[in-house]
Amino acid sequence: MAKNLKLKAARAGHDLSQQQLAELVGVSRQTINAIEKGEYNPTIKLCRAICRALDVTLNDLFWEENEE
Amino acid sequence: MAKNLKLKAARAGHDLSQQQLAELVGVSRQTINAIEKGEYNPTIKLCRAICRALDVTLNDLFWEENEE
DNA sequence: CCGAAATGTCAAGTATATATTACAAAAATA
DNA sequence: TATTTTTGTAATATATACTTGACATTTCGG
Repeated sequence: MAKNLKLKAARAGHDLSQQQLAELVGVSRQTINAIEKGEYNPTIKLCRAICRALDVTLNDLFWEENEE
Repeated sequence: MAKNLKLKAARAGHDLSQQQLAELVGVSRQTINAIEKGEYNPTIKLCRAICRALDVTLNDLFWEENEE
């Protein structure tokens, strides 16, 4: 999987550390880290929680127009 | 989790059975069934594959503007 | 009505998302 | 520079997404 730089950027835009975002959405810091690094494949529920915390939608952070 | 009626509708709109959609996205029929029934929480990767197969985006099928 | 296709559902197994603990390295800040 | 905060990463453990196989029920075309 590819790095999620959009997530990283949106988080930075809200001035949140991985730790703080993790607390907001109720997962561990390592989980946020792994998602940003593209090391895994979160569930839709977690994606939604992240998007709500950052005031964006799924398409903003998790959709690529052209991907295989 | 709530039933995913938008998915059911989009699938119907493409005249695909659960089985056919499952084959298109590479999962079992039971998995598609469970997602439509709201019995679990698919991964973002599977959500993307489903959206591509049905020519819609994540927001179309997996985003709710106002949710808990 | 009859048969086939589609859907719902259950049980047992496998793969993987996520947690926890811990430590090192990098980046920010005093 | 010294100190703190943030990030990267690894190992072990647990919860759950997903599979396979099987059967019952519903839906739909002949």
